[in-house]
Amino acid sequence: MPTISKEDYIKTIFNFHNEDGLPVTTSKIANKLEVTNSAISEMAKKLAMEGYLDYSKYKGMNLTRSGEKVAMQILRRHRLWELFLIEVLGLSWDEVHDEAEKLEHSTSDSLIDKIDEYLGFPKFDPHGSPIPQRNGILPKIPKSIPLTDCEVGNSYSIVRVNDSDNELMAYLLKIGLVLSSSLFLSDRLSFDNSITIKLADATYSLSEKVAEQIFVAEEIL
Amino acid sequence: MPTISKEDYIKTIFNFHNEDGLPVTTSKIANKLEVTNSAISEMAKKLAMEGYLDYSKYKGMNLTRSGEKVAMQILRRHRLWELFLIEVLGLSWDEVHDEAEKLEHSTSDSLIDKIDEYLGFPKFDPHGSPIPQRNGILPKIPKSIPLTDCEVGNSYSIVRVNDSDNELMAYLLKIGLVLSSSLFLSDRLSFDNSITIKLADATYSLSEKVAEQIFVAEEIL
DNA sequence: TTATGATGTTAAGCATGCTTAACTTTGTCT
DNA sequence: AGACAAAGTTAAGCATGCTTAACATCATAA
Repeated sequence: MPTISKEDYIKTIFNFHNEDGLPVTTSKIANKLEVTNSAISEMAKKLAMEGYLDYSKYKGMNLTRSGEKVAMQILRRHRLWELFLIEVLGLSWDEVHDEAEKLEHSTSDSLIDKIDEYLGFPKFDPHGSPIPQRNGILPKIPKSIPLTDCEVGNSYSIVRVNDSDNELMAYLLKIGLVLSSSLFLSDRLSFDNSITIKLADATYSLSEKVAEQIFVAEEIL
Repeated sequence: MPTISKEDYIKTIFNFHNEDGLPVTTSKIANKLEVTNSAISEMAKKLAMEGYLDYSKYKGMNLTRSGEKVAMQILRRHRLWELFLIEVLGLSWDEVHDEAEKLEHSTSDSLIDKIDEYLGFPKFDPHGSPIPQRNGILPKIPKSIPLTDCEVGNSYSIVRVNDSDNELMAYLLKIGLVLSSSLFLSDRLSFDNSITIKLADATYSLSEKVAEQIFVAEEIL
């Protein structure tokens, strides 16, 4: 059993790898976990020794099969807890991430299976991310593209939002940018790649950084 | 905020003090937490410095007001989780203790308040122990006596069971010794203070150690 | 192609929370 | 009282996971 720290490293590596398929760099993880690069280098060696990582100096990290298995367990716990907290206990979109972040390290397999059953074996969490099943398999996700890659002048519906930051979630919730809502992409500034969207008759400007977190599908008219 | 370790120390000290009102000894805690006496001595110094304990060498420990406040928080989290796991997720009497033991260290005040509300602000947990309220006040418990102090020839109803050991809980559940069931105390061996009880037409012998964990009220006939 | 800044790694050191081993205090039995 | 065992404490050392500071490698622009 990995420690809480190691679980966090493995989860973070999985998430980054999942974004672009590239080996994950030291700085990315350090930045995310709010520790120094040197902590990452050290831990990378340990995780590699324990068989969770393929790692060669200066070349970044990739999870092994064994590491991926652990990642699936953690994502399963995290995402089921998020859904449970919203559906059953009435927490809001922006509250659940931090709570799940803690609970995911304190939940036995048998408890998480009970929660899964209680929720009716859901396939997606409240942010549209797929929930790994008991067997470790990740449900197929609907085709989606980041808002940064969309064409000005088209309408899209929200399929998934990265739940990395709770302030962002609170903002998106406030303006009504939630799962399955529709938006119209009205403009993009090439200066900073910020975009302008129309959402329920209001207009908002979103930075590139924000737009990157939002995944949409083309609206079927 | 105390660490997980410190929370465990504070909780354990509270529980022992609650049993007999005496200053809690090093060995008792060491035995319960499965660490050596020296670990307890060290931690006692730290907790005293941080204001959670009154402690003078060789004399045992008592919680301060501040320590008691922390103890109430932890007990609240533990007992609400136990009830929630049984009532909502269908875990059994013997499974909940270990799960709650982990969850109690990973639950924010706001989440535990939501759980409290969901359960309708219950006063007692599944083992009959009082659940500290949001303001830190412990509900009054019904008058009860340990089975070790009962008179042979009388009938009693189960009011509370110490949930310290899950094997014990599984056994008690198996023989039907659960909250509010009735038993008849038919014998006590002065040799080892073991007792014989009648429960739903079956007869069982319980060691003194087991009897100490069971609290009853005289049956009103 | 080489200098330079960014990125990554190593080394030394620290806090936490544990261990074992040596030592101290306490309480009890005679 | 005083000796002896049980209980408690201290000291030294270890693993984990972090830090800062020094050093190594990489990537790219002149």
